[in-house]
Amino acid sequence: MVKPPSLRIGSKDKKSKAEQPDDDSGKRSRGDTRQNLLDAAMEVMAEDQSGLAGLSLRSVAKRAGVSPTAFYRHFPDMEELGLAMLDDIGQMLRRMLREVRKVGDPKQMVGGSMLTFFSFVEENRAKFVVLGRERVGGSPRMRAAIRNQMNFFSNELASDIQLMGIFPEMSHNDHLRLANLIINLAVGAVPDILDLPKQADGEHELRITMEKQALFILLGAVNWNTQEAAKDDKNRKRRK
Amino acid sequence: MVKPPSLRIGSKDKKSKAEQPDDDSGKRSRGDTRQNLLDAAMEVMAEDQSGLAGLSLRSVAKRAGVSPTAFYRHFPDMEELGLAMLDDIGQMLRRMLREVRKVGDPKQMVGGSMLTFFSFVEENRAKFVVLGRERVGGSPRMRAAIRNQMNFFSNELASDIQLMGIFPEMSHNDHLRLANLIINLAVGAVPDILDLPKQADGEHELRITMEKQALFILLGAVNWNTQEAAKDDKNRKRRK
DNA sequence: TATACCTGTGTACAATCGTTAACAGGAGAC
DNA sequence: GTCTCCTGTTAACGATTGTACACAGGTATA
Repeated sequence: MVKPPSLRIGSKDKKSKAEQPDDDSGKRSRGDTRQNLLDAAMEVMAEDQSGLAGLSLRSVAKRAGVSPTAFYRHFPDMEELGLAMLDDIGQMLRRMLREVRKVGDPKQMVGGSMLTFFSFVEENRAKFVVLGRERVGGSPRMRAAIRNQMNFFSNELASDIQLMGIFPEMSHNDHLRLANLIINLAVGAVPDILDLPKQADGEHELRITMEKQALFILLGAVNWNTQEAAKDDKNRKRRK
Repeated sequence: MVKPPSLRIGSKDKKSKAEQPDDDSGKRSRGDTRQNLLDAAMEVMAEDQSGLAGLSLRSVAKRAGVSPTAFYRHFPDMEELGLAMLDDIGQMLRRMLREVRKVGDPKQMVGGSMLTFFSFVEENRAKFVVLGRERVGGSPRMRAAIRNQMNFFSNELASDIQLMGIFPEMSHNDHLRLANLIINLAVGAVPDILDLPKQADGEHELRITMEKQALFILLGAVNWNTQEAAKDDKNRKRRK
């Protein structure tokens, strides 16, 4: 019988890749296939359950509608393609950050940010799969790169919160920890969002839970100085 | 040159597996090799960056010191082995839970639980790699099984907290959400713990951060009813 | 003892893998 | 025009993959 071991690649070559007629129009191929390879890699990773390491060069090339050897014209390695994927993902994340920042009103901040976050995850599920998967167990360079992205994110969020002056008596480090905690809440929810049962109202429940959990955190931040300053100091002293 | 594509399997066959000369010494193998296969799979997964899907049957067999075809005597499939691995992991988690529960004193609860959690992650890093990796992007059955484990954990923790009666006016659902948030804090930290720079004091910093983040959450829970009940209701109404 | 079963082995095959080599055509520089 | 990159192709290699098949030895049951 000999089952084709796992990959199940074929059936949609160069499908929706060849549009975008304007843009810079530099050299002949304008990095067309390079981007195609990146997209193909993300698609294959998202629908197979492989992860970057289990990703076959040939399957990516085939999905991109290109011969296997053409791969080497653009990347020396699969890992290098992975790092390039992370750049793509980073752009997406910064776009998301920009979107979230538009929500100026503190009243709707929690709910608003949550909404854009949900839609970003659902619109970029392949990228989030890659992100979540390589964060644990990927190659060391990959993990470091992802950690960088997340730190960048935490810093931005911490600065935002601090500039808003909602928790004026909280130290910068504690602002960082608060931001990190919120980010954690978000990335922790990613697997749940990705697996959301289609068209059931699981999304509604999940969103309520996340909003409430955000409130837990923010409520803790509000009461941080008034009750926790002392305990915080005590902890610090006891520990050092 | 033809580099051996990625796996780098060889060089340590039946290394530390064939000891344990006493024990019961029952039948010929008594499920010995089954467990060997499980352990081998976890080792290979942890040190390669492959994930279950990229895990080769032959490499696992070789690592277990057994012929490739012997694999089929114990598992029909790689996925089935993955699910069996999850059982192992589940046992480990329940052991951890039991350990955490021993910390009866609420004062030291946060720090104490954190300590046992850290040591469990460091002593079972292979299992946590598997867990973190398959939670996103693994096969659907795998993901579902992991979600089950985590739900079980959340429920136990929620019951514990509720029985302690620290937040008497909080609903059961909110207890669940609180527990889930705490679990999230823990699993979110796993990648950081796994990548901790050896013998630098990164662990110290990380632990302080986690303790403070736990305090954020608990402090929010303490002030839940007094300030958030109204806002909670408002949210509920607005949303429905 | 004989019979079945369980669990391991070795061999073999087709598929797929990464990678090398030689080649083709189009773009821009001279 | 020619020359030279750049980017793609096809053909081929050796290695490794999952899996099927036949077989061997130990254990338990009759």
